[in-house]
Amino acid sequence: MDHPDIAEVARRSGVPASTLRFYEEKGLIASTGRRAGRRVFDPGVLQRLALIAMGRAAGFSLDEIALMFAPDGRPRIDRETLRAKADELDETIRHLTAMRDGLRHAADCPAPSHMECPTFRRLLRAAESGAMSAPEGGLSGRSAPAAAGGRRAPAPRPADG
Amino acid sequence: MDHPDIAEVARRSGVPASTLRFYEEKGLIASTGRRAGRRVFDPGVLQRLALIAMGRAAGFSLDEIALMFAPDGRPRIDRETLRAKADELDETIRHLTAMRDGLRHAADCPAPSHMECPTFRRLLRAAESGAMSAPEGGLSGRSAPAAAGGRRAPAPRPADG
DNA sequence: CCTTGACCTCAAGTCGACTTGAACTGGCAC
DNA sequence: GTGCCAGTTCAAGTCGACTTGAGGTCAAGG
Repeated sequence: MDHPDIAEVARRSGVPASTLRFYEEKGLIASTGRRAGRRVFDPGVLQRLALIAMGRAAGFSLDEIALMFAPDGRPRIDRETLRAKADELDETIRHLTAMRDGLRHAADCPAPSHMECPTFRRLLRAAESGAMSAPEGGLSGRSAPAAAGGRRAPAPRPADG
Repeated sequence: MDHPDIAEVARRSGVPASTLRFYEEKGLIASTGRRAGRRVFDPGVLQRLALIAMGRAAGFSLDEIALMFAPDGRPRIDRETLRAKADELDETIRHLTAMRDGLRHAADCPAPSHMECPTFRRLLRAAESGAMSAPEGGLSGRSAPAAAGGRRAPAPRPADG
């Protein structure tokens, strides 16, 4: 199969055919032509899909990923971009780690109510101050999209006052 | 101001008035009544909003958060739920950490093209195998919703073959 | 008295990444 | 030769968390 059809690509990559069509429409991948009206792909599309999957996993949007391919189709990934994304991930990891530790403590805390646990309250302040937003991506739970606007909250000392 | 109006709550909490109305409609918060047709809140709504912010930061959906309040309005958070979410965050953190390390290595890798860097290629395999999805929440970049379906990709050894 | 401005309601729009549905085509088996 | 299946196109729907817009109300101020 040196010229897989959409079903073959879907099978090998694990990416649904509908998504492959969508990606093609977006310019993220390309079919080499049609055979009896059906898309024919180059085997290289598999590597490209892997690259796209990696980009998504790293937190890049499809539009950002599209910019990482030269017009000729070869990946051309700016090292600075990678560093910047790594830094972003660092931030995210920091927040999530703090949140995880707080959750775990609260889960084991002997205080009768969470509101009486100092750690929980500290966590509460961190969250309300807008230092975080909403993590997740679909790794375990089914999701929780995100902030679309970029609000972030000024929060001049809400509760407890 | 022991009975703040919506503007006051918005100011103190950093949550836009539109969001407060939305949260009220969703049953996440409640106003104590109306004064000249306008919402009047109890000061306790601020703590409640903090709780909601924390829940969001921990990756809970608004619907999940809604379940964490007893009908009488008091928070009643199951410790098991917290533990489960902490475990989820652990997973997420693990993935993001691997991705971050890979990105950073790739950024500093002396290989002329990323495709020639073994670490980058390893990263690629990890991503394509569907071990990840799409992280982020709005912490630095402006977003990247997530996988809603729960696809995850079988991926029987895509590229490189 | 009339404007202003903050608030109200309700419906619809937004964002990103896809999925789904309807209507159609083309090749193969029977 | 016809029935099916797998593919095609294009438009529209989905999901979550909000935002935005239109049109209306109301108390205060000039």
